[in-house]
Amino acid sequence: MPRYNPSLLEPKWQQFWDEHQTFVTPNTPQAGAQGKLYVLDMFPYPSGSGLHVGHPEGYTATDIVVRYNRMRGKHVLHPMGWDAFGLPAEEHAVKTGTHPAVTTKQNIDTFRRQLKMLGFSYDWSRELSTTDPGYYRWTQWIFLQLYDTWYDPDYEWTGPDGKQRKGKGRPISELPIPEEVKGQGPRGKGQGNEGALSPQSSALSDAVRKYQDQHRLAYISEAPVNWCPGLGTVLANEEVIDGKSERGSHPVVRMPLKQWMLRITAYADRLANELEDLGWPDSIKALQRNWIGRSVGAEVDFKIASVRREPDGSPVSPALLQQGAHAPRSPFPKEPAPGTIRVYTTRPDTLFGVTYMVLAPEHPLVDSITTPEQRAAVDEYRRKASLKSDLDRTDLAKDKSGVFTGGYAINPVNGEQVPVWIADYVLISYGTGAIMAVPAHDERDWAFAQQYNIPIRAVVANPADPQPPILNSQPSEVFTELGVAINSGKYNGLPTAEFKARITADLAAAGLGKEAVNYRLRDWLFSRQRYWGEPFPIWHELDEAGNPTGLMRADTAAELPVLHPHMEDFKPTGTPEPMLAKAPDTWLYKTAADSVKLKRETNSMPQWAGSCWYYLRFCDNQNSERFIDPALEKYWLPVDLYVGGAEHAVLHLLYSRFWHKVLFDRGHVTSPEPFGKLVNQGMILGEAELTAYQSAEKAKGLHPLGTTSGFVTLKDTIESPDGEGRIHKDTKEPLTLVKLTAEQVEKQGGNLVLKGTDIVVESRSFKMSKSRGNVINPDDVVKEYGADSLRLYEMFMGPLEQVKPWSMSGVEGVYRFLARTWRMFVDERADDVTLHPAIQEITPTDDQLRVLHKTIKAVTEDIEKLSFNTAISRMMEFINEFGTLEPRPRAVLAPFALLLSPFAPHLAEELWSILGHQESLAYAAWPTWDEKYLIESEIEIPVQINGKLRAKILVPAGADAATLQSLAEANATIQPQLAGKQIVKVVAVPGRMVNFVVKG
RNA sequence: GACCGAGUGGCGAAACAGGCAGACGCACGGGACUUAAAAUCCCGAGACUCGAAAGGGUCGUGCGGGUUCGAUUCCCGCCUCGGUCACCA
Repeated sequence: MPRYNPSLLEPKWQQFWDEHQTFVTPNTPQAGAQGKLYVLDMFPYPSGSGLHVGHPEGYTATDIVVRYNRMRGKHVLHPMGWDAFGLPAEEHAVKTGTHPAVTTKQNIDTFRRQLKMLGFSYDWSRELSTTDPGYYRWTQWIFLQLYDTWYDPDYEWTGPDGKQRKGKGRPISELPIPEEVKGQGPRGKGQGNEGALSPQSSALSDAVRKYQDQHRLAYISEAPVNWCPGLGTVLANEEVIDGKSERGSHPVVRMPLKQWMLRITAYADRLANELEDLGWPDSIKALQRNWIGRSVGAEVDFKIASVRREPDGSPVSPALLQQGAHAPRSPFPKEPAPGTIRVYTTRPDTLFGVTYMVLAPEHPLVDSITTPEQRAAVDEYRRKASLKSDLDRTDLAKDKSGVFTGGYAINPVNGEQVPVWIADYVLISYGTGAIMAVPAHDERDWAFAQQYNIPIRAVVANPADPQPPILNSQPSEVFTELGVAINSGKYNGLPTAEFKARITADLAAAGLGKEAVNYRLRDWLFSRQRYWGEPFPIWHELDEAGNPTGLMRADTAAELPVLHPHMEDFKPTGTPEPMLAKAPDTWLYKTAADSVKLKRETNSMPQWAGSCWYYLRFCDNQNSERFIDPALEKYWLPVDLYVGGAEHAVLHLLYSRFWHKVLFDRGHVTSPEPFGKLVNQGMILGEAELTAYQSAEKAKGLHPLGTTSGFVTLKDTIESPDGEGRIHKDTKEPLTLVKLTAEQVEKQGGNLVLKGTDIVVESRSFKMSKSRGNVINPDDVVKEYGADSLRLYEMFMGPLEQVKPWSMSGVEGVYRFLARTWRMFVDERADDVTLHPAIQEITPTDDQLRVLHKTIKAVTEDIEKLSFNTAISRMMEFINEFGTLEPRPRAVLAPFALLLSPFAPHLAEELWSILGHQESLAYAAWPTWDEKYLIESEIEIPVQINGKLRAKILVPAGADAATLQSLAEANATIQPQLAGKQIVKVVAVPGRMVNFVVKG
């Protein structure tokens, strides 16, 4: 009684593949290989809860692609590994004392078991985990590369890809040292900076070393950061969602702290521009470009007024710009002169409309500009602002706040004195931390000016406005579009774009401003205060008293990896002090050969670090000499197909590209980009839920089906104002949700209704979540239907990129298809697994060959397009054709087993062996189709009258337009309909259709 | 608010160099097999409507326009849902 039994079949083949090392890929291509193909899944974080059905979606897609390509002769690299550092294992350690490494190993074992259970054809010999010392040794090494690199924006060069570029990451030893720095101070006490990457720095003075430190791609800065007391660590901006931590939703506060930063902004332009040629979805490219947020504008200096003069309508100071036109002044200084507020604006054309200025509360000039009368108010505002988390700031968005400093600054274009305020709607971290406010042409400034009764002056006229603007009038609404200049002196009448260019040039000539570029992207906050991350390979020099001198030394490459210290207690310190500061002294301190005392860096790297370069290590995961053999990098990179969730659109994908470009600039990799083609799989939602809405009042004590009273049809409900649930359209009464089962509803007209009523109910799917209880566990699905069914269903649900709801009965459907396939090949009534007697060595008919070749063609082309759902449909059609046919030509069935194999590999292998093959089909030749079998002698085409379908006719496949027309005219249904009508036009497209355009 | 994506039967979807809307699957209905059920096999099916039936008709791809012999597909304007970013000067 050999029925289709995946629970016997699947483990058998998984074991076979393991034992025969079927998918182990040597780095040298097999004889006759058709080129390389590197297909990669975004590697998972091995969480304690195991695999989610979302994981196998992308993994099955890539597995199909690689199995198909192996059969086409490609040399395929398809590895899997673990992004295993991170907070959950450490949180668990805090609670239980279990070392994070132990938890991590258990979780990895679960994930590996689950992935093997699904029959993915990974080369497991290349498995790696970011937590392996043999791996993070090289993560630390790459960090040292970043530490040893400065970015030269003007350097022109041609990379190994043959492209010319401007801007390059160069060794810190090549950083030009300004004379004034060179001349500063004696040589430092530090003799030997052991950093092998820049050994020459040992002979450098402290001043030079500090200058270098300021220019490295990895640097320490003291800046306000997102401190999360709940997690005991700081978080990157990207890890903070609505003022709470992305993980765990703990509150986050801002405080200044010394932190490692990576200078990703230096690469902002290249990261944005080089997106161009990538085979990525446009939406992801757009997301990255938005994230980088490049803007071009101007920096302008406003001198702080030393004496306040009451405005009487005339300029109170000479307009500097006018002077400048006559006498060229010194060039725009690199740093603003003392007593000068430098602002960044993208609208220098609105300079004549400035009616106040705003400094960020943290701006260094606030202290000096604040007048004694305003001091108390300003200090209070700054204190409050410093305590505000981002959430509070966002809440304030509706209601702008700020305080007048009492100081004034002079507008360089017209000499006017304008009041200087502080307000937290201006961020210290963007531009110069100060703005010129033009309320007439900026939404935020408009709101602020309204709030504090600050004058508003229009300087841009809307060209679409039929009313000519009245000079100096208070505008009634904000106008932020481009237009034509008014109230702007000699610039009046200029269109915005032209004005911008002119005034930027004029300001530059006068030394008052210059063009400037800014990015929304900030430098990457790269340190965390936790245990379970890569330790930094950095030492801090200490003075005699044991205090840090501010100078650092790097470990040499030979000293890597820097291992974690042994610790018993994983509790965070509860303060911003990193928990590694509690490490034993033997780990924390050492004395250098030159007898300088050193203390180890106690921060650790963020989780993103390890995932930034794992795709490189897979090519050469055992190499103990280098992070990757250059020849292997050249051979395998870039990744040809990268599949993962869209949630990594900006973070992981931007960070990896950044690291890759640094490695590229430093000559360690030859490809400028890591990932060629990128595909994001869509989220899988929970099973659709049926909901009826019941009037809360009347609902009491009533069973959903016991009565219809109180139920409200869907059309009479609207979403409640708070977004939670629904209310009655008319009475506004809140309604109770009643969950229904499929048996309780029926279809009626175009709706689903409560059985026996006309009450329309709602059918919707929701994100899978523990709280909703709609999570599907792959283990359960495999137990019941087998891995092949799970794989097939995940692909059959719909297009890969699309969001789609889970449906257990859908799994049942593909299971039935696999069982029918089984019965097509196997005689279920025999005692043993034997080929079905209906399968015979007979010559297939032309029709049978056409079905086969059509199927081969469709499946092949659909796999190439990653259109797996339609490929499966075509195979189902094949089964519908041949499933119960007797006799069944073996020559038609055998290729079908191969077509099925990328999708349902276990079943296909079994069928292949039943067909008499001894070897795995993993490397069997993929079937090919022959166009000659596809030709049909007769085709059916539609006949339309005035574009409406009236009949279908059978015509010879090659019939020309005239033949089509006469055949159509002769048709029994068409003929009477054309009789007595005037035929205005006939459209006959050979092979497609005929359309008669008639009158009368 | 900005950007991106999507709206097609009861449900998941398919078809778009413009040419038979709804392939394939689920759920559903009918039949065969069976003592019975499950499994399996065969058949049916967008909605409305005319007809005893065979077979017709009308309407149908979120809504309103447009281009075209012909629009799910192209253009313009909206609506709804989902995702992402949200004071970036």
